[in-house]
Amino acid sequence: MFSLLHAHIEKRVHLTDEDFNIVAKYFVPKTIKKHQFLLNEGIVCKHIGFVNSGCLREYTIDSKGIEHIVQFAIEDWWVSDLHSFLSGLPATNNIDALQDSEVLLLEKSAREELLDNCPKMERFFRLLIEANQIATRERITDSLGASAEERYLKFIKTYPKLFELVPQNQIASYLGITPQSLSRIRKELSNK
Amino acid sequence: MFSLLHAHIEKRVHLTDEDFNIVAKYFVPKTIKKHQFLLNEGIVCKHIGFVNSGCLREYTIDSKGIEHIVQFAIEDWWVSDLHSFLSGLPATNNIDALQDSEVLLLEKSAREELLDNCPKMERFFRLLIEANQIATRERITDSLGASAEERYLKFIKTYPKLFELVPQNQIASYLGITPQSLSRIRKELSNK
DNA sequence: GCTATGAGTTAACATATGTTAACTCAATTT
DNA sequence: AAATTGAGTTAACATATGTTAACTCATAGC
Repeated sequence: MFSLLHAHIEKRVHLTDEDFNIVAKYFVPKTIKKHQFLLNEGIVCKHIGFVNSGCLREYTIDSKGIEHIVQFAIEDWWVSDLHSFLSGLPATNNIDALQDSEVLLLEKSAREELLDNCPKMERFFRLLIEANQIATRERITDSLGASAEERYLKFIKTYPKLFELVPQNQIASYLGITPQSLSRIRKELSNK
Repeated sequence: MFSLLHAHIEKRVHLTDEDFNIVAKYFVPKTIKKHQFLLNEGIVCKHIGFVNSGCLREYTIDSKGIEHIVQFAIEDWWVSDLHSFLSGLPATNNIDALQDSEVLLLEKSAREELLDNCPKMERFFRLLIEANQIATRERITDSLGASAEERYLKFIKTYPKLFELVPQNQIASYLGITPQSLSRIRKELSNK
């Protein structure tokens, strides 16, 4: 149940088994069936979730009613509406499961206690979010300078597992294009 | 020289004057004249810089040779190629000054020492990058769901000071459009 | 004082992506 | 088995933004 999380944390900071037993107590397992929601916009996001298995997506709905996927999350990733979680404001994003999933939830005050009592976890979260920030920045760079076709090819290369797992219309949404455009791009690529 | 930095850190964690005197020793002031570079792509980014005054920009050059501004930095902001700084790989971004600027540089090993010796600074940097991550995420959301016009209006509202300070062609680059397109958008807005 | 340079504007035309709608196909439901 | 649903494709047409090029204007250098 917690072995993936242990290994995940261990990649960044070393915890003794004893340390980790304390850490693990702060997490609450939850299963989410396909199409079920972990978060709805308008609700304050009270947890961050470590994904043990399955696949979830975080998405917004824009002024025209169109969904845009901000982030996928498969095993070994975290999921939440970070803005809502940190600010305590209502979420603007939704999170639901694309597959039956299992997550380990860390509640806000539990995390704060953990951060106060365990400097290694303070460091862990700093390192985690630094890595996240780098990935997010790179996505900005791509959205500024790369065509939809380039972004699609990069997605396949960067996230081969998601490419296998996730329907194309969801990938299109993540890339910021319509499913029809992605279909056209795939056709053009197959003609090359 | 260090009063802005002190106030900046104090917004997130409390440091005694004694604490801060130690912290301040790790920073090295540097002035950068307009058009001078703080970082060139291909070079490993060895510092992060806290901006005391002036204005800098971090930008990439894409495969067509077009510049894209990843980030502006005015006083009270930080500037670096975070990916290069954290990974030790050559920078893919450039940083130069749009105005005569003064920055306080924190070298990588100096930061590590600071993080090891001062848990408050570990926390400070976690909080800083969390706030950064939220802003970066919001920019992704906008690039997925908002038109160039909407992004421009939001830029003005979010960064009124940058809007005053920075030439329009630079704002266009930040928004991911050409200066001509921004000029057209401004004309359409003035006709409304 | 003249010239060169850079920022900004405008307009004609080009292109990538969006929109609408029709269709196929496989999977699920009845 | 028939009907329904959702993912994916295709095509005609629409639109936002890019491209090229010419022009104005203010500023900085010579």
